[in-house]
Amino acid sequence: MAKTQSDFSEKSTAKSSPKGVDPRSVRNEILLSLPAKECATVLSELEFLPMRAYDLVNEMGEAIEFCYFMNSGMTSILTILGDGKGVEVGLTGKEGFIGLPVIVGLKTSATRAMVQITGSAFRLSTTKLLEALVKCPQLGKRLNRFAQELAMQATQVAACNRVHNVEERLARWLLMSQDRVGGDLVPLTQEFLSHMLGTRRASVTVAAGILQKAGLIKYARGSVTIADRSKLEDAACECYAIIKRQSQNWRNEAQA
Amino acid sequence: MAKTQSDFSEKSTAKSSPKGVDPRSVRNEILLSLPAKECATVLSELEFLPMRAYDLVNEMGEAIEFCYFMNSGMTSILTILGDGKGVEVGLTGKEGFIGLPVIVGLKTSATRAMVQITGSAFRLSTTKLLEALVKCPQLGKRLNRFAQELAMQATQVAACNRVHNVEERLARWLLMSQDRVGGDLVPLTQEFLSHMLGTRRASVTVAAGILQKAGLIKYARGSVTIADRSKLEDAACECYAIIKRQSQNWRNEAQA
DNA sequence: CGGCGATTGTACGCTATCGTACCTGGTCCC
DNA sequence: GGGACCAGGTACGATAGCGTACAATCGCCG
Repeated sequence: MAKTQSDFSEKSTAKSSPKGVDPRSVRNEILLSLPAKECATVLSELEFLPMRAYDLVNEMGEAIEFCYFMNSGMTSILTILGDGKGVEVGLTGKEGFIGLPVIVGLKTSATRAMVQITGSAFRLSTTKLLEALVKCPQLGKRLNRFAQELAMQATQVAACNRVHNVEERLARWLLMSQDRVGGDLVPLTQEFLSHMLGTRRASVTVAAGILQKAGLIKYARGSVTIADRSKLEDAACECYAIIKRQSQNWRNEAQA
Repeated sequence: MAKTQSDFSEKSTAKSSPKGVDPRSVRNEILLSLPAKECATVLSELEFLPMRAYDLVNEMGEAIEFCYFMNSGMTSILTILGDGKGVEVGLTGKEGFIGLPVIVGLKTSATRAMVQITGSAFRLSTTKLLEALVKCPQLGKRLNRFAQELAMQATQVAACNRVHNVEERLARWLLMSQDRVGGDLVPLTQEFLSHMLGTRRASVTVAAGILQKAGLIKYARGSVTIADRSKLEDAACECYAIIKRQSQNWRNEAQA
């Protein structure tokens, strides 16, 4: 039973260093993949920022002021419907970036982005990002590539939401979270999970109960522990494997 | 009751002109939005191609050989699940492009693209497109922007699939189709519609029956006629309006 | 004109999920 | 130690959609 946010050595850098970032504290995979020169350019503009669970990063339909390179923790991408209900359509950890529309010259976010699991990010203003993009062609490419990866996730989730039941979707969600959190403990209440899955809290309770009885997970007030990962993969719908495989394929195919 | 594919003057150009395209036949909005010089570069490599309903353009997980600028008609983007069932996650007409992953250096398609309504497109090989992108920065920007628009559609559909009923989704789908087809007649069987909505054919029949009794549409073997568009908008879920509004906003925001 | 395939209409029992409500058992704080 | 509160468990009737099957209708082709 590992700790949740296992690695917080980054905290040593600063609480919220004003500008410029120690390269050693960077875990974000987009930043890490950049050529040294571009990376340096971007890092000099970044600002370290803790991200606490339930923080609202972007709101659907509103202007994007800051862009975030996730460094740890996890953020959900949600669509909000008229009655205020949100449905999760994607989620991202340190492989990701929040604020995609701005990289193609758009100003408003089409989704809500909300921190699910406490962690941290590096952020910069939209203006600064646009300036940096002029100087950093590779950064543009990586960001657009990530946009496609997130879109792929959303398309798979769209189908999944249509045809798979709560239990399968819950299992998928837990696996995707674990991949991003890096421990075997996911600190979320069932109430919150129900919003992610777009279902009732009671349905989550039942589904979680089944998974728990089968020994795949353990539920304790406000957190799930994954007890048997491989069986959980069997219990999840195919969507988990499809998303993971396509991500992997794309990572191999990616050229320059 | 207008004809379906109302405008086929493009057919006059050629059946499948070998290379190079008469600018007057271009209806694709991405091509039309390009600066004259870039546009000329791209046009010289394009090949006109009729797109017949049920043509498979890309297959999920397979390599993308050709990229398509849609010129008329309509193409669906689908995710295919293990049992072979497809669920539509987006659709595009002359505003769109098929083959997005290649523009960021990826080779395989994460979705199936299938022609829904007969029309035409301009295509070029992946290699040629990548060459053109080097010379045409604006083209890259427009394509990435379209990628975000399609992703936005998919995220909204993901939520919609989770919470809205067949009748609402059917109405939404018909409206989105009409926007792209440009007549008031959508030539599709209920069987096919059921695949788009990820539901049973029988459910479509019932939902269509309700809409028909209310005078919003008329169903005849293999085609729907939209009889009362504004009432149909009331019958559709909010997702139609949300997608349309966000598209519109982004179109206004788009800078250079 | 008659038959046949394709398309649409309808029915039946079944299941997952819904909305809602109420109860139990931790945990925290005074 | 005793509320207050929050997270989780459970229950109940209602309902939308499922899988399946079969009947009705249309259009086309021989």
